Amino acid sequence: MITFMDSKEKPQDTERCLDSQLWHACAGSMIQMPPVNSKVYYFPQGHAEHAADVVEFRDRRIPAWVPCRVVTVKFMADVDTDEVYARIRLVPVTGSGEFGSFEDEDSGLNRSSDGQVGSVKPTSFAKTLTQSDANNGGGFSVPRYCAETIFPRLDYSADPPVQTILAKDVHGETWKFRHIYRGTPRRHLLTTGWSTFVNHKKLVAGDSIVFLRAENGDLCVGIRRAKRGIGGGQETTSGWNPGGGNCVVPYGGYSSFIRNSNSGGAGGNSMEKVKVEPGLVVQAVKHATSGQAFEVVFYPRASTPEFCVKASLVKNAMQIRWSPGMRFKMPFETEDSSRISWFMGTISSVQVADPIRWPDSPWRLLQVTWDEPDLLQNVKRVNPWLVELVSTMPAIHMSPFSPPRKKCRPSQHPDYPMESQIPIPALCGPHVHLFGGPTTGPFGYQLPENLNVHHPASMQGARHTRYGLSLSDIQLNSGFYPNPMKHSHSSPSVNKPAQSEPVSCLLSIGNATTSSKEPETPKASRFVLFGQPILTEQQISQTGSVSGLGRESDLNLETGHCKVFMESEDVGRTLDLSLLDSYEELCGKLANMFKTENSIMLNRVQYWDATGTLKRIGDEPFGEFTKTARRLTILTDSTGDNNVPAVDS
Amino acid sequence: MITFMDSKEKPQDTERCLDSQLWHACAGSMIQMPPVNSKVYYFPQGHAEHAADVVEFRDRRIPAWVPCRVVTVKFMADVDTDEVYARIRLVPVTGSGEFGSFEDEDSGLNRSSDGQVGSVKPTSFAKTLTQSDANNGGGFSVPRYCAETIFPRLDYSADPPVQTILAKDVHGETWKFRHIYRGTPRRHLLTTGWSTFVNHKKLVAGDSIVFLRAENGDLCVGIRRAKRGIGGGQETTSGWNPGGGNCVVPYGGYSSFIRNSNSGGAGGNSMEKVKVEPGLVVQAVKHATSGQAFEVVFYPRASTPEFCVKASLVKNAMQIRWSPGMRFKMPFETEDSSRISWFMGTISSVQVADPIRWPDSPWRLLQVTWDEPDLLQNVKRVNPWLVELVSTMPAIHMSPFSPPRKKCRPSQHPDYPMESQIPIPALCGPHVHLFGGPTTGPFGYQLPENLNVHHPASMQGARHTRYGLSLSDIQLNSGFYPNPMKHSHSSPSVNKPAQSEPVSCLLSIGNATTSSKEPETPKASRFVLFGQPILTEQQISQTGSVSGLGRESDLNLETGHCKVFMESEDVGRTLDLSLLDSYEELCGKLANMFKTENSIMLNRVQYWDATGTLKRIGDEPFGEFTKTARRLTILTDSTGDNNVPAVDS
DNA sequence: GTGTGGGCATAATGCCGACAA
DNA sequence: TTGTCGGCATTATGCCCACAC
Repeated sequence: MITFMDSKEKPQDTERCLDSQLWHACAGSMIQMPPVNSKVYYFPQGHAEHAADVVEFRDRRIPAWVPCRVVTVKFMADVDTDEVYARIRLVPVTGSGEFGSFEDEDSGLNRSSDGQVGSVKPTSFAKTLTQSDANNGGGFSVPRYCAETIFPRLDYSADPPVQTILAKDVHGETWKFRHIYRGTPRRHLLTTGWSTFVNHKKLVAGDSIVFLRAENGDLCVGIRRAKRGIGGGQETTSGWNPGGGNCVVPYGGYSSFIRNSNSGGAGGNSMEKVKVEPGLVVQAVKHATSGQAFEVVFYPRASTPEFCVKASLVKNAMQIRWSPGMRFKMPFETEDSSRISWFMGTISSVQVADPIRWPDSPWRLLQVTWDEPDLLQNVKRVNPWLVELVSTMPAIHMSPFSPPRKKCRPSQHPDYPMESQIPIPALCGPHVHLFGGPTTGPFGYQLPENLNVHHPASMQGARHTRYGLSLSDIQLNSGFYPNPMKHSHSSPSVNKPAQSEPVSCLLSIGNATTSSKEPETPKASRFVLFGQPILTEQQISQTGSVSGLGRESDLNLETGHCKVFMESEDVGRTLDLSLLDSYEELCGKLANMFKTENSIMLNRVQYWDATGTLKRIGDEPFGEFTKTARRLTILTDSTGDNNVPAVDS
Repeated sequence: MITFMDSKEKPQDTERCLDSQLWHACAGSMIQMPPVNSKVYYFPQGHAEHAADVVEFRDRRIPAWVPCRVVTVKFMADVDTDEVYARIRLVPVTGSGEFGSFEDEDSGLNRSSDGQVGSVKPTSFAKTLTQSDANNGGGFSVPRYCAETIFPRLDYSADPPVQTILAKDVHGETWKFRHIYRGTPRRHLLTTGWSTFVNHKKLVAGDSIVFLRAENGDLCVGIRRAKRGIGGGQETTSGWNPGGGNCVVPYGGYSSFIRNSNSGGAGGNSMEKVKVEPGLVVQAVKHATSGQAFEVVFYPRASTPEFCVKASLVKNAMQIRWSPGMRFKMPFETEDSSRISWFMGTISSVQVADPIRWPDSPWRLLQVTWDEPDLLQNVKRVNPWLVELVSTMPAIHMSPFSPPRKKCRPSQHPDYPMESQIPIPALCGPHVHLFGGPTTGPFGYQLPENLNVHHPASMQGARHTRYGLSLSDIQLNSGFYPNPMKHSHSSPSVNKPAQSEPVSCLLSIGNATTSSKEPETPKASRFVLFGQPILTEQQISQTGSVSGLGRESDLNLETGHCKVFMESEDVGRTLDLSLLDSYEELCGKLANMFKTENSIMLNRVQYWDATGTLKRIGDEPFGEFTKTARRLTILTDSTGDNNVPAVDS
């Protein structure tokens, strides 16, 4: 037996489960584990992608999905690397009678897997280690926000204020740090104990540390290792796509340690554990198809999507009649995995990914093109339940930047000229639903026929790729993305699609008010993006919610508002734009900062209408520039005009 | 596909092969790799034992052996641990026509796998690290022999004599050490660079370091990690023995780092790489049986016997008509893996190990009992080609200590009273030779019927164990073995079997002459073992060769000589017996020394006949006491009387 | 607000002969 | 011959402030 744990308990499986909140803090905000007892669809295809190597199934008839009930979810962490993973025990839900009820149950509920309904996000804070933090200098510069909201209260009356803080890691081991508030200007530091921690965990600059205050008050500490570059890294081909094999996706491996994990058995290493063994996948599928309970291991930081997906999510997604041309957005973790970015895209075709083995599978059903193709060039196929349609929202897709006619005529899309009206290959033929016939299957979708489908050049040869959940997985070596509008911000209308309306935005940068002090009045100098091609239609996300700060409704959005999208799990380095007044200056500044930074927070983003009047909405939002895209995701409602009442901050 | 490398080249398999001499120095003197192009038998059973976990074969019909030709042998080393392993590429030799020639070829040749015929053993030296060597003190005490024969010549005219030595490790990485000759009294030391090496390689006291002077003059350095104790370690059951499962053999794992390697995929770690993945075994067998070339990985320091065995060896072994009662000796590596010890045993039964799956397999065909059962209690079944018969040598087995009648009536053996004349189970039934019928199979052996077989108590329940090649694998925690003859060396004849003749031996200990200086005249005081039960029949090995010093014929052995068996790869700590003159004193001395030593060299062993006259044979042989057995293996020819001409040293 | 570098106190490392086994 | 110990020189660590950005 190939180390597969079946229903018999293995006595030595005494690994400890860790606090689910710490686990989630380490896993990242993208990860939502299915609750115990909830219904999920288990996708063998996705499980196979999650494996360390290509999985070869012996059986020819493997269902594309297996409806299951979650028996247990164990939150685990790798003993060596602290890498978090989950052990999910599933029991297949069999019988056609149960099937309908299976689909209907549990939709809409939003419990997390620790059983809490709508529990408050615990106070956690992540920081990417700087050179100084990771150096042998031995100190850690604690961002004020972290020290004041996560760490135990410090008695500032002492001189200097010092305390010893204890933090439990994922294994329950306690680490002791000296927390001191000193220096001019005053700042929070961890000194004694820090370098021991860094050495023991083998942290380097770029890795992230997560501090979390658990509900019982305990301070916890987790780590998220940076995804090192792809140079010399492993190449992974899909195997399950008959036409595939030479389309390579860099995934987050620790390439500096990578060596061959071929037949030697000497391959693989302790730093490279974000994959499961192929044999386990085969075994899991065997059990799943024979109705036996089984266990899967899921590494949330592996660059493959979850393969145990909440049933309601899948069901809802498959009730949509997906068709090419549809506009959607999809969340990704930012490269430094501290925040989430939404990317806009268009469905180019709807076809099963592997029509030979899984002709009825919704897995990676959607072939997409991105508004920012450079960044997501390796993400070609996505799961329907991971995207959020935006084009079908009536009030939204009528924005002046995306006239409705474009939805129906995607071939006019400026990025995709009328070159490729290729008929859909025959692969998209009849569906075989293994669990009941086509009418009783859980998914009501039908593959479209005779559609105008975009076939980007890269689709030739039916190549297939994995896709990642994190930007750093997708394009690790992307530099500062060549700016298509470097030329002439003095002639803003040049090279602009006719239907793109000018958009202006003021980024007024001041002091963040996460500090307990009263914020200073921002030096509200203006940086005008007006007319810059960066705000072409493709670069403007058109809807979204402002996470962490409140809901749309709280922000008193009005017609014509532009707002900078933001997601703030922690606070990165701030770029003060107050002294800038040209786009070139901004670019130079950013390029310089991005030598050391992965992302930059634009604090106190403010909104500006076309008249140039300052308007501020909400309380201390953060804008975000990502290194790779130099992208400013703009959320806007879409009635067309930018004339909004001037509101000063 | 489960990471199995088939005939297609994997482009990223760019792992470097290392110098075969360094590889062999690290692998230990027991390991003899089959030469390229030679014929071997591949034993799936043995390969399965070599796996990290129990291997479950899907096929019901797996041949017990597959004749193969060695295509390539790559000498590799683990990137993390420096553990050496070999990648052996085999191509099955199929076709019954070829079969006869396969058997007949290549027997008798003794080429090593690097293609050299009878190449001189390269100068290498192994030392087990002391506490001081491994401590952070930062220095390494270089044994004089090593410094003078392995290291580059040191200029003694300088004061102090210093040089920088460069040593390449198994990966070709060069390490720099400062070699100095200083202190009072003068000694060789490695200082600067040593602690870096120790830290980087994570060496601890008990690990061994191997220095080797390659043929091109380069100095090389390898490591052999100590087999840490069994406490908390993994238990491994055989799986392939239907009745087995609860007989546990400690094998050399780094138990202090061990964790579960169950379904999580998070198990296993970089320090625990002396096993191959079960899936690879399955794949290898699949290829082997379908006639395709395949590759196996062999870890010489794993505690399982080689499963690619030189064809001539197997063939020769299987031409012997094995039967219970036969006496044999078998080599094992000493606990500190610096030398080889031969152990004596008796075949208790001849029966296939797994009659269900491999009814015709010679693998572990011999069930044995040992003269020193305490030490080898877990070694119950051995491969015929690994033992050397001693009872069939006519002049030998007639020794006064082993009268010939005992061979035929082993039940009279003092250790095995007439308790267990159990008939052989039906398992030993007809053989199925998959490769040709019973008459065309490569092995002419027949399983014996109706024999008087010893069934030691431990055999009840048909338990099965692995066996190890190294003493430390077999009984890691054995202390100083209780001495059966502690009582009365003043009454030498007490408790002695009637047929045991007194044997005397003088151990005359002086200065070893590995130094370049002229050896001092040994203080040849005498230690008389005469009449001690330590020399009962079971404790006397009866034949053998003196490795490293010359062959039997070179030693001018004469009738009645006793000689102390020895094998010296390096020089351990010396016990000066010159001041001892009682057995008790020796025992006390040994017990004391064994608190820190694993084995003790008895330098300048000399031979003594029954008259008490000194006789010295050969040039500076070394005697050996092993910690666990307090055993003095005595080789003797066996015409019965000990009256030999007195020859002084 | 926080990253980085230099100064400096302190701790760890590692080289040494002295002993002893 | 070589393992271990205490002494002591040298190096490394890590805490601190000053000064950016």
